[in-house]
Amino acid sequence: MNEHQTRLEEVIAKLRANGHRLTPQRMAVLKVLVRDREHLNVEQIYEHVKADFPMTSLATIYKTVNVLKEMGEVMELGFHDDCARFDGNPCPHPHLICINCKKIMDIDIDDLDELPREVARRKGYQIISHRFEFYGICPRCQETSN
Amino acid sequence: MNEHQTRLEEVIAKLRANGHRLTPQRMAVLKVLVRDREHLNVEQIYEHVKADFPMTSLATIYKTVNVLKEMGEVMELGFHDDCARFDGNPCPHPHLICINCKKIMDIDIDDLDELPREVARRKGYQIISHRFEFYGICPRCQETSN
DNA sequence: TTACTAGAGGAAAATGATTATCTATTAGTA
DNA sequence: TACTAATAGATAATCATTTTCCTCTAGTAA
Ligand SMILES: [Mn+2]
Ligand SMILES: [Mn+2]
Ligand SMILES: [Zn+2]
Ligand SMILES: [Zn+2]
Repeated sequence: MNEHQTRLEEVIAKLRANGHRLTPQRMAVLKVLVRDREHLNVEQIYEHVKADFPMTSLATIYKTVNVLKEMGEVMELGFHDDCARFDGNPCPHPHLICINCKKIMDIDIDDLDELPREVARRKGYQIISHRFEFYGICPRCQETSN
Repeated sequence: MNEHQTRLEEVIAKLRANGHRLTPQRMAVLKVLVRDREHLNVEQIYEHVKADFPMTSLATIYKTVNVLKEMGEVMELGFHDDCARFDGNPCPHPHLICINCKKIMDIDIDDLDELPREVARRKGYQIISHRFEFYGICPRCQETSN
């Protein structure tokens, strides 16, 4: 469960190194995003943080998430038909998304790491990152629709 | 240049079959999206259409693009850090995106069609579609930044 | 411990892309 | 040619996100 405790501490250290502060609200955001590795939108993060700090403002979540994004410690996911989701793992990795319940999960797929290099070579682009996303209906939602 | 003329006519037929009308403004949108296969945002489509029909309203472009999207004849691209882009080819296919000039181009990559089936089998998901997108800096933008 | 100060929080207004509304117009059909 | 439902255009509304502005506090150093 505290599988990503180490990275949590790294991000905290980097925050301080960049002249930022570790407030209780920020700590709560970091816990849910970086340590627990959920793929949540701002509203959902807000609910988590409010459980501990009821006075929290939604703007604070937005500001915190943007600070983390600018530091490259969090990545933004999701498309235009839904609001933005955030991932505490900023390294590009494939996702599996249920279009019904909107759940986003990580998946492992071998042999994808070579693709960016291959594209860079063929097209002359300097590849910075990539996205591989699969959209479908999860097993639970398939049952429900019967 | 009129490589996709046939599909343009198919989309027109489908529009009519669904009880929609082919207006001059819609025809202009179809030409730039379906026939010319550009990856444009609403504002850019608007500029194209206004060249022929100066009184066109931006809302008309949004409505047309949404009709086409609901019919499954156009797909929406792009992420939260930019406004939506539209692709006249609704079949999932990989894209190469310059994060500097925002140009989006189609690329051919073999052996990607099996991936969705593989994921479906392993995870029990019913896969509907997918996205493969590579982000980088195009050759032209690499030169400019020297 | 205390004091200092730049960074952060909270509340609310502003923004910007997208959607909805409301008539007047018109494409498609008989 | 006439009819009618769909569409265009103009504009208001919506909604996620950003900005503003002022107060508060985390981190630091005396
Ligand atoms: Mn992830
Ligand atoms: Mn394309
Ligand atoms: Zn589901
Ligand atoms: Zn470029």
